[in-house]
Amino acid sequence: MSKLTAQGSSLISTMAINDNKAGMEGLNKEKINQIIFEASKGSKFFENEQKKEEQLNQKILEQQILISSLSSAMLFHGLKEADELIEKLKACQDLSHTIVHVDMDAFYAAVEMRDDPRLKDKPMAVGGMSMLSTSNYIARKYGVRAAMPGFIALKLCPNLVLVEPNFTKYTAVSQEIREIFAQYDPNFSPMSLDEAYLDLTEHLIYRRGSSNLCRIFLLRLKTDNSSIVVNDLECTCNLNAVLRPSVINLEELKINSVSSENLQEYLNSLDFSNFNLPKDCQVCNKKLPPFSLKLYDTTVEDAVLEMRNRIEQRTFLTASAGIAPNTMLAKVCSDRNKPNGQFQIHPDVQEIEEFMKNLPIRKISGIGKVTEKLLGSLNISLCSDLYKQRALLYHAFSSLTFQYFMKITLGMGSTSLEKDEERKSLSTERTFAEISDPAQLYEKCAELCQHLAKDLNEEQLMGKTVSLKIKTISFEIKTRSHTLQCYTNDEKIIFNAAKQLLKVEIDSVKQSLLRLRLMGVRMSKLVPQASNQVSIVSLFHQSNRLTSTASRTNTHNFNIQKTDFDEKDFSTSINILEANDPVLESTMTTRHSQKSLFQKTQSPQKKSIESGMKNSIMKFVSKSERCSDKIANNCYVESNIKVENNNNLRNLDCENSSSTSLKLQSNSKSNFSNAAMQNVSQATLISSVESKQKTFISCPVCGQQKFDWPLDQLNQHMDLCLSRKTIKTILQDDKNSNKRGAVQVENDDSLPSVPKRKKTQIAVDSYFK
DNA sequence: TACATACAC
DNA sequence: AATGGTGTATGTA
Repeated sequence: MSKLTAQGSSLISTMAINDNKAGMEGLNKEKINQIIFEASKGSKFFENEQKKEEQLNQKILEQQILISSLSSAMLFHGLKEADELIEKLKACQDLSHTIVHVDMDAFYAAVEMRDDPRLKDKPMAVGGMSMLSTSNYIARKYGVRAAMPGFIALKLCPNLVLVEPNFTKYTAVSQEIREIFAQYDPNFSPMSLDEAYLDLTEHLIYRRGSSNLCRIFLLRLKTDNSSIVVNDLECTCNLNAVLRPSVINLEELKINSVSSENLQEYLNSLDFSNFNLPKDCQVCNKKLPPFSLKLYDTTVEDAVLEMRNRIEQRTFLTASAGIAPNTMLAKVCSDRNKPNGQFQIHPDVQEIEEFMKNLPIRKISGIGKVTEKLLGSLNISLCSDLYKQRALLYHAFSSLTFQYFMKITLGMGSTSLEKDEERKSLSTERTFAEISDPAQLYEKCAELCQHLAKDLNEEQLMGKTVSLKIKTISFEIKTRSHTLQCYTNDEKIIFNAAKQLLKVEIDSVKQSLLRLRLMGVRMSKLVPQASNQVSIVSLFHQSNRLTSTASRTNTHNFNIQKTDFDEKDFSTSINILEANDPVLESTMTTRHSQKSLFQKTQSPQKKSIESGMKNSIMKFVSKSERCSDKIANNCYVESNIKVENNNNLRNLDCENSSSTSLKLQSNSKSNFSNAAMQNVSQATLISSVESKQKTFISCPVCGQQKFDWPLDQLNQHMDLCLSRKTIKTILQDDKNSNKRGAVQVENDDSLPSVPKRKKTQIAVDSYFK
């Protein structure tokens, strides 16, 4: 392995090919690594990789030192802690879910091969000279794989055909497979265009009670065993959409008279030329292809096989799937029989344990090349080794990472598919031929900011923290960030911040040039632009002791003064606000009931507003909590100063150019939420100060007061306060009930369920009616 | 809050 | 000649 060159450089372990990916088994790794090495050595990229490798080796060394310093007592302690954790984890192991991970085989490459049969028997990859997205299985035999630059791939495989990516096409195919996913789990969780997690638990219950007819699907007859051969004259529409309904409705089918055991045999014996079926597709008018009928069982295996077959019938592409009690295992399983296969781990502790025993840690999602090497230095390469070395791991890693490792050895993972949370950041970055001229660097920065602002506007988002990312021509990456005083998605404000961050970097390399190969800008701390004023008003309205001076200080040009609202008539104030919100306005006119109003206010953005508000509130509260009894007054003064300062900073941040202040005015809504938070914070603080003796925090949402509230309790309480149920209750009960304490936990099951996260719009056809 | 690192796709 | 872009999580200071 330690092949040395004349230059004294050697292969970099983290750069070497790994046989981790499917289709990479049994190839000449030695030779491949040598070619990669020869093609890379001496480049700036390679030098940077070497530097990173050295850093990693240093880290390993430090880790070794730490470990050798552990006394046996400490090791024993680590063992004890590990075993206790393991017991706890085992106690809450949940094997009741059936999670499936579906992954299209060599997706982009497969799409290109499908659409250009000339590629079918050739090694090919999707991407360009600098980077490949994916390769087909023929190319993988040569070591050509995703994330490899095209020019190196060509050295490995001179006959490699490179195909430019066509994302529009991949997105369209993705839409098709997602329609199928949705029929098995409407809440499926897509991870990318080509893969998704599904929770089949519910589906399987329905499935067991379903009639055989629901589980019969059409398969095109294959001449070839590997892939569907498409005849130019034949219809390539979704057979199970255009023809299946007619077939299933056939009088002659009479499957009820056939026993389940003999049904498949019976289906095979049917001759559809005798039946009254259309000869041509109603959609494309082409001839319908010959087909067979396949009956799928009620088991998971058959459910997943059915799904995969339907994907293939629809897209002419194959998928692989993994079935297991949690996402971590399902993901590993989907890789096991790739391509075009599936694998199941049954919900059985023994079986899971057996499976994990010989599983390389690198197969686990979340363990990459660095962690693999780090663990390798502790003689850990299999998942069972994580258990063997648990005493060491306890000391060598953070508590979170340690827990993660212990979960892995036990074969545990997430048993529910996370809800699509609001995005946390949005960014754009570009690699380019070296730029070192400051004017050109600023120009590039401006371009990126324009791009980012456009994206933010399209997503109806505003953010507070602007980050600049730069990569020098020697591949060193730096990020610099600045948090603004107000949320924005204004191009000029973003550029002003990014520009200053860039200036510092340009200035920091005195007497020489900042030579870059990449620049990027990112916006984080995001809030929805169509600010949900119901929630914000509820904050003002309900927050007690909100002084009118405090309200007016920061609202700028917002057209409604919060103090104008009649405290008693909460629903009225909401309506007024809504009528002033262009987004909500349109729904106001068509609104017939409280329900529709409610649904509107529960837009997907709602959640993040809540969490955004809560974060801001909590941040403040935690700050005020830190003020002890004695310095409560000082705290108040400091807070005033801080607000003043913020105003100054805001000017600095936002008034970068002559046109900006004007822009800001038209954008005043954006300031509102921020100003709102400050006011609320101030109000909360005032009440806190007025109480003099203790940190007296009143919930800014419901106004309920608590003495010395522990933060997590307040946090929890605010979750409830900000929840839709509560808001609905306020809407309904506002007039007759004035007691603040009424806003509490409720379990009104009659309420409509929370709309699920916004998923790709999918027409779910009536499967299992 | 700022920054770096690791990771997935 | 040539090694991506987007987003999340986590550790550290």
